[in-house]
Amino acid sequence: MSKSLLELTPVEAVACCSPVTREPLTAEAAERIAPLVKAIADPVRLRLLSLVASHADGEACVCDLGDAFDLSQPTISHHLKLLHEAGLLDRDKRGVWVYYRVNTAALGDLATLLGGVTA
Amino acid sequence: MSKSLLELTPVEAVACCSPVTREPLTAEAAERIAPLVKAIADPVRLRLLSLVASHADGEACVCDLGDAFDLSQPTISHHLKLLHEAGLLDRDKRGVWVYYRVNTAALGDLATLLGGVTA
DNA sequence: CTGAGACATAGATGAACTTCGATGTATGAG
DNA sequence: CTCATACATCGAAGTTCATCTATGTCTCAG
Repeated sequence: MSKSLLELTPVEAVACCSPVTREPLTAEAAERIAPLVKAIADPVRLRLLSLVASHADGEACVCDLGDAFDLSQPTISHHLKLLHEAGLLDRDKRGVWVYYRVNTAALGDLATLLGGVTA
Repeated sequence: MSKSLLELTPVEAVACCSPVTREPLTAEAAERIAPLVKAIADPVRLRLLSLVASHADGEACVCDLGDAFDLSQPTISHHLKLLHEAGLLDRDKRGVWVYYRVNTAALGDLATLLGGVTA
């Protein structure tokens, strides 16, 4: 979190904003938030996120994830990259393996933003 | 809510499922949920949702919404249709005007699903 | 009935996205 | 050093998506 305000990640940008239902989103805010939502707007990425989150120790290596899908390894790698770039998954390379972990704060921010009702 | 289990709307399907972070989503669940997320994975639709939600009386007619965007009327109509089909906006035609209202339960379900952390 | 206004639908176009096979990179074993 | 393994990157192919213009439908006023 050593970034200036001008280089906020999507996740950080979301965290600062009011829930969608309270006041109109500015065009700029919507442009920052949409990519984050888009990152989870895919069945494969939803399952990847879910698999990582519910995995033992809260992390999973790519080798564990690929088996659940009928997709090629590069495709899984691609989806993991998108989730990582959105700030929803953290990467940790240990030896030959790469472990992914859910950024729970990011998911929470997103949920809060959408659920102005329940917040 | 007079539908059988086999003709659930996306919104109803979401409402029945566990948060993403608790247990792995099945492929089928992910396929049902993703379209709902995709419906709000666009800056224009995020703003539309936000505009309707924060409008006086909780509803807004199309004529109120179009002015906020630099887009053609059919494009706005298209986005409203997607949000309506996803179950996030309710329609009500009164005379010549069509009023949209946010389905807060649907938004809440979505937020709950994503925010397994905060739920 | 006729015309105008509000909104939806239809078809077309260009951009973005998902997926793949092929290839590249890095780590560790022998 | 050499090779196998784990994962990422790189185009390419097919599909989906956002947007537009043109047109259709519905409602009300006159």
